[in-house]
Amino acid sequence: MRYRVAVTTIRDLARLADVSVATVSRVFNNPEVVSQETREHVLRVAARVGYQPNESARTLATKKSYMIGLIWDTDHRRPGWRHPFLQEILIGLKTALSERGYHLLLLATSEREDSDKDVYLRAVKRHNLDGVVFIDNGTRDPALDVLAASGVPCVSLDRPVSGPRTTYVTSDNVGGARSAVARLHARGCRTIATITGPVRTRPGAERLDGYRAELAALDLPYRPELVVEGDFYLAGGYAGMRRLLDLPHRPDGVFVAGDEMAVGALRAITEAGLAVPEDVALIGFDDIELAALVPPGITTIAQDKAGFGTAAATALVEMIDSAEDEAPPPTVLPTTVVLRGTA
Amino acid sequence: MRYRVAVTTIRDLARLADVSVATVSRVFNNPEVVSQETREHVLRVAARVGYQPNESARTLATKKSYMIGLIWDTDHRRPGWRHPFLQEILIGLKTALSERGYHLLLLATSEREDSDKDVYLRAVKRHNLDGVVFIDNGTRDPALDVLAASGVPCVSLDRPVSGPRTTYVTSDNVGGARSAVARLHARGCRTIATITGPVRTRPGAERLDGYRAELAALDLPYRPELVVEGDFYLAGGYAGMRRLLDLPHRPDGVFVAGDEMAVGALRAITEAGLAVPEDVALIGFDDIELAALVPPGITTIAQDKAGFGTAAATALVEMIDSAEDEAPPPTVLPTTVVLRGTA
DNA sequence: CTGAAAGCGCTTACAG
DNA sequence: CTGAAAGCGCTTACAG
Repeated sequence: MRYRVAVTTIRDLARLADVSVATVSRVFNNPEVVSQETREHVLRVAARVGYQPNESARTLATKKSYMIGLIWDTDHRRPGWRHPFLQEILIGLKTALSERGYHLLLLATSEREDSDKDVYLRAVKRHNLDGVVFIDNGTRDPALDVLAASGVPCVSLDRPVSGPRTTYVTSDNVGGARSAVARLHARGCRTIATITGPVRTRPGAERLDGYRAELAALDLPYRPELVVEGDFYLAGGYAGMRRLLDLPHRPDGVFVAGDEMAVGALRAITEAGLAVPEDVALIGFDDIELAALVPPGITTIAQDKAGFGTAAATALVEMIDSAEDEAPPPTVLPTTVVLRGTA
Repeated sequence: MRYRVAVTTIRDLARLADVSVATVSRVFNNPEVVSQETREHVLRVAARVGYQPNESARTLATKKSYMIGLIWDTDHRRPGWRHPFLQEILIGLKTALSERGYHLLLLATSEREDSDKDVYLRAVKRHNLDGVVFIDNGTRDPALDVLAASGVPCVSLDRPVSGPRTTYVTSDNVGGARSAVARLHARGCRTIATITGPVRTRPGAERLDGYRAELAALDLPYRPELVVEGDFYLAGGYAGMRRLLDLPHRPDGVFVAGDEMAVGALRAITEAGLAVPEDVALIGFDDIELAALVPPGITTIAQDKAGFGTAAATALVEMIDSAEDEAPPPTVLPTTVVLRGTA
């Protein structure tokens, strides 16, 4: 006993209610199978003594823990990595999962070696996790593929993975990027540049695709010098914008593939003595809190942040509850354009 | 069997290694008690078959789960509540806890009723949690007091709680506020105002205390009209600053008790056509990411964000490992002043 | 509708 | 140093 709280076991409760432990168990797991009278009686006694089934014992017996592992690699290979809206995702996940009776276990896997191909799978087995959600950190992690291949229900955020019971949720990056370019064009921009995310990341690559697609749709030429690769951070946006401003024929509109980079880009423009949006219009991506706070407000493509959590929870529970080895199709969340001061 | 992964039990391993299950168990929990030869042999076989002890069974047998509950009430009574640096705290906690062998379980307690005085305690019992960390959300939650009183090891962030095995970690809010006022004074400000946090919150009240203390130390009069209460959000900072600017004798320096409010205050000053820091100097609190990003950069009192996680983990594990009913003293993290453009 | 019993995968006195 | 056995708190066929 580690704390002073009296802990009532199913055996205690059975004795107090004068029934067998099997009956008590049924009252909680299969209520329809026990007579109304005994059921109510047991429930009453249970409430009086504050009975709580021990989840470890339950998990041991059923192989189901009602716990979902959250893989969110905070310091492996990329110490400074920050998710643009982790808090929103966590809230969405936690809420949606708890409505379905699941808890979230933050898997601490920081001190592992690179060669360790099944850290995650091991953790899943050890803790009898029912499923896993994986938050992409932009690095290729072989341990994730091992997990996905294992048949453990698994949903990934912003990073396609394949496996018998694996799916992912992502924003409509292509569509979002297209509407950004379209908006820039509609307000008169004719030389539209982009500062991309790292193109090895999925969102980075897709937003660039969208940029090109919309250019084509608008009959605007694609000019490689108008495309500079950023890093999703402020510094990359700043540096990227500097390069664009140095061009002999500078752009009058820029689609910046992330809001934090957009803040950097904005700063570069201002420092160059140019006006936003008059000289250069700017549209970001994400709609992080910061976007609304930086004057004059960054026009941006908003992602459905809470939607990530809800969609992930739904897909996960669907796979967990299904006997089949089949995964729901990827969820693609729509984006919306939020007009503010920069475009 | 919920997934296709072969799961080796201690029994399987014992058979394969040709020893008893007791010996296998000892190899993992009490290695020094088994002969080197058998130990190495068992370890070798274990590695070959990828043996993983089942944590649920282990918890059932030992009453120790190596899981810490995280109480972070996201939507109870205050839907829009956001922590200024939750992500940093989570990273710090997760890292420090994992070094000590613990995992973090996000307790989902959203759909409870107000009258439910022991949601947390129940969750702790159900899941055999070894301890709990509680992130303050500014509301008084009776369920927390019940938990603290129960004897479950418990550390609270930024909110004093008392109980046999309870402590808390907080920043030196008084000291931080004092150094802010001192800095303002040092750069020449003589009419120093403050925009406080909600004074019913601990950090709000303490930072106001610090403001008053430093005023007194500097022999500056305390003038109630120079104190306006904010809400820790941008809007409160903006509104508070508007009121201060309307004063017949407006302040030349303002200590704003949170960075997000400081951004709002900065905006109000700019809109009024005044210059920062020339007309009004500004110092915030927290050092959130935003503070560095908003031109000209907000001078602020930085909190040791990672320190919260580390200190909480240390205190928690200390209480868990101790047989006594005694809690380590509260941790008060030092603050540092970060000079940027506003003061 | 209900109970007795086996089993989930571990740990830990108790003997030897 | 090692093994046989009881026990942790549940669930779930199997009988009745």
